[in-house]
Amino acid sequence: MMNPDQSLRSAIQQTVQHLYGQDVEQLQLQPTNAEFEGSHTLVCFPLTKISKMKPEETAQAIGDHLVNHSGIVARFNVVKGFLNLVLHDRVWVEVLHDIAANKSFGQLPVSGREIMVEFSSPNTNKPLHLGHLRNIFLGWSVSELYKAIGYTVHRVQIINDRGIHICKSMAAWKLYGNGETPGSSGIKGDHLVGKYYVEFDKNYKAQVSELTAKGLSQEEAERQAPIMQLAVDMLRKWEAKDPETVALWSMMNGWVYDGFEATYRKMGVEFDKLYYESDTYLLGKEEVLKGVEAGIFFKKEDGSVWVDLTGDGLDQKVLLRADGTSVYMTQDIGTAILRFRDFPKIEGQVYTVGNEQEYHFKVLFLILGKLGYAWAKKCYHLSYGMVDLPTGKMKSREGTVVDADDLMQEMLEEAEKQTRELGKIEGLSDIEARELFEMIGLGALKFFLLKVDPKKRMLFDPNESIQLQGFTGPFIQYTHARIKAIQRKAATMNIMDSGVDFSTLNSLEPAERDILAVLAAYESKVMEAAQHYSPALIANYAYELAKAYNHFYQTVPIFNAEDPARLGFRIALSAAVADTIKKSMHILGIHVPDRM
RNA sequence: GGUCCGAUAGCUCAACUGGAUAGAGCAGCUGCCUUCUAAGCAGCAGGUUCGGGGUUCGAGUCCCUGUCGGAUCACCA
Repeated sequence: MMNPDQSLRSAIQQTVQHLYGQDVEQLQLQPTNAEFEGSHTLVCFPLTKISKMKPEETAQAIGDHLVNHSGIVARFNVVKGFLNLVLHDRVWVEVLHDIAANKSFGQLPVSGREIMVEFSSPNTNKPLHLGHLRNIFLGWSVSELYKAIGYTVHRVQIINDRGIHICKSMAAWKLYGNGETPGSSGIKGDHLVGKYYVEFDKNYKAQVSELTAKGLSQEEAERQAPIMQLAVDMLRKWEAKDPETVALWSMMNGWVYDGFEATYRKMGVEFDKLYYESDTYLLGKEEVLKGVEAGIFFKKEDGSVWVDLTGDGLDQKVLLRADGTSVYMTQDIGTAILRFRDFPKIEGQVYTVGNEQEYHFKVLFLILGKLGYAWAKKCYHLSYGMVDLPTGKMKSREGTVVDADDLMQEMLEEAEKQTRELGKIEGLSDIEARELFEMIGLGALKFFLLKVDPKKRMLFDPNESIQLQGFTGPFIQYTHARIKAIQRKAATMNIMDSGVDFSTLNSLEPAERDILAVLAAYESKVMEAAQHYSPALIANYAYELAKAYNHFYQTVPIFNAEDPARLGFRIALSAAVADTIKKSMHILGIHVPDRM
């Protein structure tokens, strides 16, 4: 009975079969609008074809039969073709009973299926920013969703540690760094390397304009700028495994990794395995060459290798340059194949990457399919929209990039400020207080970024993100903390000690029914969210649940319940809400406090 | 130019994949702390769902068309 929808569905199917002699697969059952009485509404228009009656008459007939024979429908009302059904209160009591008895409510049984989720995957030349935050929270949450529906999940990222971008930072550091290190400067490693990336850009620009002033063309000047030549030279040396260059590269990459690691720790995010492009691009190259032999790809006169996708409505795409070096696509081919070798049991991969790369992934999956990998069909590009600022797009050149570390710090400080103002840290130790600020600040940030449909471009307004009231993470955390207070009080009164039996209860408050209807929908919501790769559905669900509970909290004084069964029911109901809030927030990667 | 995505209240977002009078939060205005936490609750106000056609019992949702915004179509990653 955990899910009254199911029971109702089959009751309606039996009814339709009995009345009209036909089986109906697709029933349109939806939540009843708040203005009418009932919890479930059957849309009867589609049934008129087999009932051969008007919608109202069909609804009336089905309603009558359900009341007399289903055992779960108490009464009904008909509005136009809509049949609004009211379930017996004992049905709802049973629903709570089942949820309370089921420790793993919301967690589907382990299926033995495995999947890999890639997210974050930053370049190693600058620190993480707001865009990465959406990516990371999304990827994390989607992997939690997969876990919730019974998958074993492998979280990975690809580190873009190879290429000209890192060489730029290296060149600038070599020229202007004076041996500066994270240790000597006190600057976090990723930020330090980012500083030299900016330094590169500054000097590069200066040199280019100096050269164009001397009469060189823009293109020529860009090529001849000494600092660029140094960077290009370093890339060449790196590929030739020049020891000095490789040493500098590992040192600076190491700084960045340490910096990222600190940021991930603060976020509560970790990975099962990291892949490095410097390790996978050679495999990609091999695979491409095999593809040439097999006649899947072709070589042009200059020696470059191409794939022809005109048959798929796309263009020709280069896979290896004339000099034999690999491109972005080549690396991704290698990485994908390597991953399926490392984890033979995974059935597919989810790539959490911005929607500007939709074309790239379309091509990648096509190529993998052409190479004969059946799993190519199970690769999915979890594409998400850009995060805009009120001033428009983030641009590093204009210094409008919102740094991830800074932002998290600000959220934390705001959480602290507001918590102190509300006088909510009484009785907390310093450590507890700090944990609370982190939970709230980070919770607000994660929730803010996850509540929007991933596919959509979204606006990040700093003033709004910092809000802790309304449709926010802290609102939901607060609801959880409230219930915990109720439970503490109940514990001191020994209410639940003997395991109260509330099954005899046969009348409920409307607010209690409303909560149960939301609770009962949790598992199907999780499945839906997983299917759509959309944590936003869970965020909306958690909000709805918290709202339903707060309404109850404010209209029904829990401890005023006259008889023990009713009191026990309300405590159990509260506990089930707290538990479900905790679980859904866990899917979003958000912790909930016991007091705030 | 081709392809793809988007446009819903002043602002930020929902709307169970075609269902009822399109819902929330923020901002604005009214009330409610002597009962379990007011980071809350109740209420008011706010809409030509970008425009125009079509499909049907029924369209924010599907089709056609136009307008506006964005992404992409690199031997960059």
